[in-house]
Amino acid sequence: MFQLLKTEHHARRGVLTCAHGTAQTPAFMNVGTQAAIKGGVSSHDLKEIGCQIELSNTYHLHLRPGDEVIRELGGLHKFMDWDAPILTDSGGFQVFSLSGLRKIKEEGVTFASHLDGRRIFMGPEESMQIQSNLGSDIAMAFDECVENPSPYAYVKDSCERTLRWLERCKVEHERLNALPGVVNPQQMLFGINQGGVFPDLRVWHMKETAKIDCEGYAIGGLAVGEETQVMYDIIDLVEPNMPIEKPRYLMGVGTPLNLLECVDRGVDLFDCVMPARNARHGKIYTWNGVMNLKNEKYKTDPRPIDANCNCPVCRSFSRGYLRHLFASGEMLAMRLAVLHNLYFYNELMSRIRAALDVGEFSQFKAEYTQKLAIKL
RNA sequence: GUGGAUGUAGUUCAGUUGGUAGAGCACCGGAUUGUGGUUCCGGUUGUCGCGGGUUCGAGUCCCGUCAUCCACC
Repeated sequence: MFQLLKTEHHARRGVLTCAHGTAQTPAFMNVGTQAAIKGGVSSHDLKEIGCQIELSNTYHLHLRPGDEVIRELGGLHKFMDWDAPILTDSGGFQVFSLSGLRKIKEEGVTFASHLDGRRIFMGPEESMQIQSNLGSDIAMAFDECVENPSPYAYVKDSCERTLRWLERCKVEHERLNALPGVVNPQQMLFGINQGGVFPDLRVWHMKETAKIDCEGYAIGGLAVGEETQVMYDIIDLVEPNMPIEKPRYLMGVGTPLNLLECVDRGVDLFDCVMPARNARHGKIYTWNGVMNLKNEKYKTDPRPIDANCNCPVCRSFSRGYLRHLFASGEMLAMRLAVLHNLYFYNELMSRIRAALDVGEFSQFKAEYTQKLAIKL
């Protein structure tokens, strides 16, 4: 269930209520693809760094350890000891991004596992079954994510098929939720908008997708090769066609600046690997700009990453120490950097919500659009 | 003391019949958008042990010398 509390232009302040609690929106979902945040961060750490909702992946968990295994162990929440909301991605994106060999048909996709190359078939019903076994709070529809740019004719066929897949997801999802002994009978389903970079396809597809009753809607297939401005333009076109009373999720986005711009365009939920991946490589976000912690200039720097940050890392460790950990290849380097960057993203969203609460989002956006772009 | 081997980038080493030096790693910088943590891109680095000689030209040939290592006395 989603409650819209307040709006400022297109920007929205809301509350998303799931079987495992609520998330204040706009929110950034912290990505734990394989039921773990990469870099040695646990679900307990997520609590400490302000994460409200976690994201895991259907495709990865299906391959290993297997969704049946997780069901047997009581579902994903129990499996990773996380009692707050979880969203599971459907596997559609991984079919597109991870497997070289894939064959797309009306029934679904046959592709080679990235682990051992064995052939796997996944369609709408399989994805729904896996996500049901995982017991996530929000299941994503099984879609096809097309890279940008792709030919118009292909994108048209693809998003028509994604629409038919959504109808099948909806039917299967309702059937599974009603079965006795299902892990999470209150699991929600979000539909996904596609259409590449073609305005008419995007708008048509969104209108058709909205006709299928889902508990939320996502915009997918962006930040996959197109210019950032093209992404913004497409969101501007699609957003007016999204149901006002349902949460909107922009999949796989983005940088702190992207978040500000897209909140301003009416998006409620985000997820992105960027803060964690960048952290692992030493690229760190601060309230004064972005820094590369591996740079030599931090070798003898006694200051914390960000004096204005209250994360567990900034409260205790110096830049010089963290740089040393990176230079030495210590696991702790990644862990601490990931904790900081995710805390930063969660805190950024928290401040965005606070600004929305008092009707000052546009000022907030203007101020931080400048600050966050600085390279330290 | 005698015989032999080796001295080239921070490091391990290449360097073809002599044409004023290269590679891996390291180091420095950049990239990364519904995550294959080991990826990709770019950059810096040298009195070629030292001193002479031959040559238009020497890391490469000759002489001397120093250092290190090995074997033998």
